[in-house]
Amino acid sequence: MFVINNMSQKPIYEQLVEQAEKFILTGIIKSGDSLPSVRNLSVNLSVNPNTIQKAYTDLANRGIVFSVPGKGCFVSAGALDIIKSAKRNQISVLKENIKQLKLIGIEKREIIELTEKIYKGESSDD
Amino acid sequence: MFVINNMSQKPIYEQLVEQAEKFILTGIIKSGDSLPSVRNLSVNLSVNPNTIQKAYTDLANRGIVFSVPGKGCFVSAGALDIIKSAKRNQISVLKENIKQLKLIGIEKREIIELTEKIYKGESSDD
Amino acid sequence: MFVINNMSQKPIYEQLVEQAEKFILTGIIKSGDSLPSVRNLSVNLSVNPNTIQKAYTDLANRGIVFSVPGKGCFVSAGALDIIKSAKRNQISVLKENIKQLKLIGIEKREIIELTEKIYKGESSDD
Amino acid sequence: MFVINNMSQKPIYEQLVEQAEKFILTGIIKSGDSLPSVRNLSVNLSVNPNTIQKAYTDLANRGIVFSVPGKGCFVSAGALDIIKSAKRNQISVLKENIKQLKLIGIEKREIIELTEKIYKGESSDD
DNA sequence: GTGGTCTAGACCACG
DNA sequence: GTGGTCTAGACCACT
Repeated sequence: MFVINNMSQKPIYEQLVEQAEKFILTGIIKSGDSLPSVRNLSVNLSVNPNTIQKAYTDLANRGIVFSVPGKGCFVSAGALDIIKSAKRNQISVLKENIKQLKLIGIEKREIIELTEKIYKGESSDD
Repeated sequence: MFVINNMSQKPIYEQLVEQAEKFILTGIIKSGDSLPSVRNLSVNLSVNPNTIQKAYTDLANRGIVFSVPGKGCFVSAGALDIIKSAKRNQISVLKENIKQLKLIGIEKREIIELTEKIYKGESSDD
Repeated sequence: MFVINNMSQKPIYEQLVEQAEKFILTGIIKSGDSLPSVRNLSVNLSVNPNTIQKAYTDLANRGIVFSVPGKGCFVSAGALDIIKSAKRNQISVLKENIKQLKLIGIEKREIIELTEKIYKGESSDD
Repeated sequence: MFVINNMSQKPIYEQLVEQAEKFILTGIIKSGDSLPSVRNLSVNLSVNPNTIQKAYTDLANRGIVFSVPGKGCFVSAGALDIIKSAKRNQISVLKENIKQLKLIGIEKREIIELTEKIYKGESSDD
């Protein structure tokens, strides 16, 4: 389920957090479902347990998961909403992004076409 | 001219590089123009000279400026083109961005409207 | 492994870069191998960590190595090719060099003999 | 006669020294001839007089020219020999150069052909 | 432990 | 005055 890219610039724990969010967002994991155990995931990904722990802690701090000692780590009820509202600020990133593209002479048309394409097609996973 | 934001997550030297690029992109600084001297900028921004130096070195490594010891740091002839082609990959960033917004339920319409707005209005600086 | 010459005119970080390239070129270090840690090398050579860092950053900027924060600095897959193509321009340096030698009256024969010698013998390190 | 390249990495005074040497080596300037006056050259090249002075001092220190206060700067009798013997160490540079070319896989043949070409043809000025 | 960024202060070569 | 290199020592994020 989880995959990590050691060559990536992104810290591993961040890759894990983002993937968890994506899984929840796309419905692959639902409220109440459990996440893989730290030990288990640690072995499967050949990643230091601390790193997994950090990712889980991060998700827990934001209320997306809650961990029950001795049992595991579960997706909370409001997880989906929390993630969605957290990602709202992506819009300002998009804004900055588009501004830059305008600056280097990218046509408005190109951006709109790209948008249309993404919303139409079933965008394949990266 | 240059402004730095100490609260930003972005390293200072990176902020400087991006601003220099923006100035060149918008024509505020042109080929042949000189950038502020390392020391001068250092005191104006209350930033260590080494940090300024790093920014300038970065720009020089990419061929955007060339620095002449004892004289100063100047915008190279092909600066504009270099920056533009370097920023081309921003499109893939945009793509990823839009995918995420789609995922959290943002309407296509919203994105297109935002695009229209940016391309119409003279977007004020953030 | 690495050695620095404090009397040399060449900056230390440049000496390090060149040695790293040489090690990769001669196969002493291969793709995927890790370079010595910044701190480790720093103490071994009695050189400031920043200086080592600069050398590594330089190599990273050119795609010869990639550094993973918290893990180390590794030789990239295409390192060998990058170095080779970068050194191609050495030919024009050679050209200028030979021109000068011609000017001061060095015989063509001498240069050819030198070339033969280098290509035959396993040239010992300087 | 003298030309300087402001974009060059080489310091101006060094460019001047090298050109003077070249002029003497090729017989354009001979022993006893006078070099342009500091003031004169300074104006013609739009270069700081200090920079010209530094070049001349450098040549004088090496016995290639001698300056007569109030009269000018003249090429000494042994100038040619001094320059030639000074450039002898170019051979070790050449050696290092060829070693590197061997390392990146350049054929011996290529180097020899280049040498032949330079020694045969009247190499045009760079 | 690792790399990355920054500060403070120094020295050098160049113009 | 300019840029370039280096040292010393600090702090941060990541594993």
